[in-house]
Parts: sequence; C-alpha cells; structure tokens
Amino acid sequence: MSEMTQTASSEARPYHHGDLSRALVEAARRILETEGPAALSLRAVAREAGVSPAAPYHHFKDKGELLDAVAHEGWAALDAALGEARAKAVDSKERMTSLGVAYVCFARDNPALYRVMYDCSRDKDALPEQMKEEGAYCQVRNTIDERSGGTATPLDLELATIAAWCAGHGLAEMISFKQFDPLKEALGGEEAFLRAVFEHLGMFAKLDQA
Amino acid sequence: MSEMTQTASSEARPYHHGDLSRALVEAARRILETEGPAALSLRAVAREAGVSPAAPYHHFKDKGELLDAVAHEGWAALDAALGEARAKAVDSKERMTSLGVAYVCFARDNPALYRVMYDCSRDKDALPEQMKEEGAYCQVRNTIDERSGGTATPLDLELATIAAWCAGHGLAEMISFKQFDPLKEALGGEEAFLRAVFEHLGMFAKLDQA
DNA sequence: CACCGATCTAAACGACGTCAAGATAATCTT
DNA sequence: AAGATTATCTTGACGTCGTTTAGATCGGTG
Repeated sequence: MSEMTQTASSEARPYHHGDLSRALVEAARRILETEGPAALSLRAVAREAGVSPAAPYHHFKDKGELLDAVAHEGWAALDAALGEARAKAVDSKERMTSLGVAYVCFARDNPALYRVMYDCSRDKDALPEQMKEEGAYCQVRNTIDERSGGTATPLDLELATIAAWCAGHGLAEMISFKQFDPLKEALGGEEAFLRAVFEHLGMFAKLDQA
Repeated sequence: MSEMTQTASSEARPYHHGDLSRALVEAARRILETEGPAALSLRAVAREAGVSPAAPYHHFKDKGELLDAVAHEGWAALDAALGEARAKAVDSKERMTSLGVAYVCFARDNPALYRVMYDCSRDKDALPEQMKEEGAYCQVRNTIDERSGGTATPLDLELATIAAWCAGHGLAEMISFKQFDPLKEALGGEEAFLRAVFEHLGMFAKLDQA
C-alpha cells in the first residue's frame, strides 16, 4: 500500500509512486490553500508531489481533468458542510438560513477551492452531476420542500431552489470584497451580516404566503 | 489624429501608433468577444493591434492593468444598460425586476467581458470605485429607495441593495448552465425564467411589508 | 538643427502546458 | 523461474506566455 502523503522533501521515493492520482489531487489542494489559484500550475503540482512535470499525464488527460478531480472533492466537502448545518438546525424556519450561512461560510473558508469548483463547471456549461443525486443542490431543494410542507408545486420548488442557490452564490462572491466591512462591523460580525442579507432576500416570501 | 482602428492585416502603420492605449483595449474586447477569455493573452492583444509584444508596456504596467481598462469599459456599459432599463419601466413595482433582468441579460450577452469585470475586482478585493458614484450599484440602490418611498433606513437600504446585487450576480452566473434549459422552455423563454426566479426571490418582502 | 523624451522593436529569460522517446518496475504468461 | 507485456515515471523538447533590457525611431522643444 501507499506510504505517507509525501512532499518533495521526503526521502527517496520508489520509482513507481503507488497512488499518484490521489497524491496529485492532495498536492493541488495544498497549493490552492497556501498559495492561491494563481499558483496552481500542473508543474507546481508535480513538483509538490515530487514527480516530473510529465508524470500527471499518465493519470489525467490534461490539467483540466486534474482540476475536475479537485473540484469533485470540493463539491463533496460542500455537501458535507451543508449536511451538518441542516442537521444542527431544529427549527424549519431557521434551517434555511443556516443552510445559506453554511454555504457562504464554506466559500469564504475555501475561496480557492470554491473558485476551482465553479471554473470547472463553467468549462462544461453545467453544474456537476454530483449535485443531482443527494448533493448540495438537492439538500437545498429538500429543505425548501420541507419548509413549504410539501405543498409547493414542482415548478415553484425548482424555481425557489434556483433562487436560493443564486442568492447564496452571489453572496459568497461578494462577501470577500472589503467594501462591506464597515457594514459587517455595524451589524456585529460577519455572520450577523450574512443573516441580515438573507433576511432581506426574503427568499421564501412566495412560499410563505401560500 | 488616429486613422482607422487597425488590425494586423492593414497596410504599413507609422512607427508611432497615435493612440495605442485605446487600440489595445479595443483589440482586447474584440478578442474577448470572438475567442473568449482563455485566448486573451497580452501577446494576442498586441498581435491584434499590429504591434510588438512589448509595446503594451509603454501604456500599461502589466497585463492586469490592461484588463483593468477593459473592465472599466465593461462597468460603464453595464451602467448604461441599467440606466436604459430603469428609464423604460414606468411602474415602480416593475422597475426593480426590469433592472434585474437587464443586469442578467448584460452578463449573458457579454459573458467574457462580465468575467473580466469580476476577475479584476477580485484581484483588488473590491468592486470598482466607478460603482460608488452614480454607477450601477447606485442605480440599484436608488431604485430600491424610490420603491420604498424613501422610508427605508440607510441600513435596510444598504442591505437590500446588497441582497439584490447578490441575487443578480448569482443568477447571471447560473443562467449559462444548460441545466436550466428545460425549465426555460417550460416557462416560455429565458426572460420569463428570469422574471420567475426574481419573483421567487421576493427580494423586497421586508421593504414591502413596512 | 540638435537634442530629448516618448514610443516602438528585437531579442532574450524563465515558467507554463503538452508530447514523444526512452528507462524502470510491476504483472502476467508459460 | 524466465521472459514478455504493460503501466508508470523521466528526460528532453516544442511552442506560447508575461516580462525585461537594450537599442531603433520619431515628434516636439530649445
């Protein structure tokens, strides 16, 4: 089996790595966290994993495919984060806001990973299949459905899910702009700011009045 | 003065271009529209403008500064688009939705430019100054203020503006995913889809009930 | 007219993504 | 167990990129 996850500084590695695919993805995530998306070159990933620049091509068709793998892990992590938030909130009314806050916090805490996730999606003009089957998107839809007491029509449910997703993503992209720092302070912290914006969105006005 | 906007194929250009800054920005926009953001290299821009790869450095500190100039024009174009939409809508209730639709349509019709606009903002962790003074952001705030009859507190007004902006941006980024194509058809077109989502956002529930 | 600063070119550097050839090791066949 | 096959990794190369340095060219000022 594979030894430790190994960086370039380790002792001599056997000629065959053992599990280079995995090591490359982990190296990529390490670079993303420490140096940001701009530093994420294929060569840098290979360097970090301690292999030659051409080695990754035996495991991924090209750079894009490696990033796809990274993005896949990102979506899985987001799924998990939303799942936790959903489980914690007891009140159905509050659960939706918690979900939104959790989404934005994930993006804030993993900005580079979040960027890669959407960059990959854009290249394929589609959100990952992963989301369709019990992924993050479904969690949002289920939470909304639950909140509406199951009375929402499929169309309304889908529209509400899209609306919520867009609001979350939009806020996730805005939250890092320092423009809003004074406002965050005035409201007593970032999470309070998030909750205030979500409240203003009143994303479920239509469902509530039904 | 400057001759025609000139591509690489034109007849011999004088050694000094005349207005290379402008020509470079225009060349960049041309490349963005025809070949997309991935093809937008400094060298390609210089090629398109018919100058050497080093020429741009006498007008812009680096590639980022050229993109800043492109982004600046993008924000101006967005301002104009929102201004038009705002002027057309007579009903105060409808005006807000029209503004949102216009925003998303701008992003859909100028996807590469829209991307450059936000990429530049991210590099500076701030939306452009441009927006602060009668720019797009102010137009949204003014429209919201107008709608609330001027009764909204400054805090509520700011939060509502942020909420609306996030919703618009989020929807703008999602609209291109083909995931939602069936839904668009079901609703009878893309604009109908946009309006439906905006309606579901009920972005002004809080202001309306006041 | 001579000069000077602004503008452009030519040539080079290192880093990048990618590919073709060859080396090495694990696995399969007999 | 020995040889053949296949998967994996390295070396070296190609073209492109952003950027810098040195030199060529030109417009305007004395």
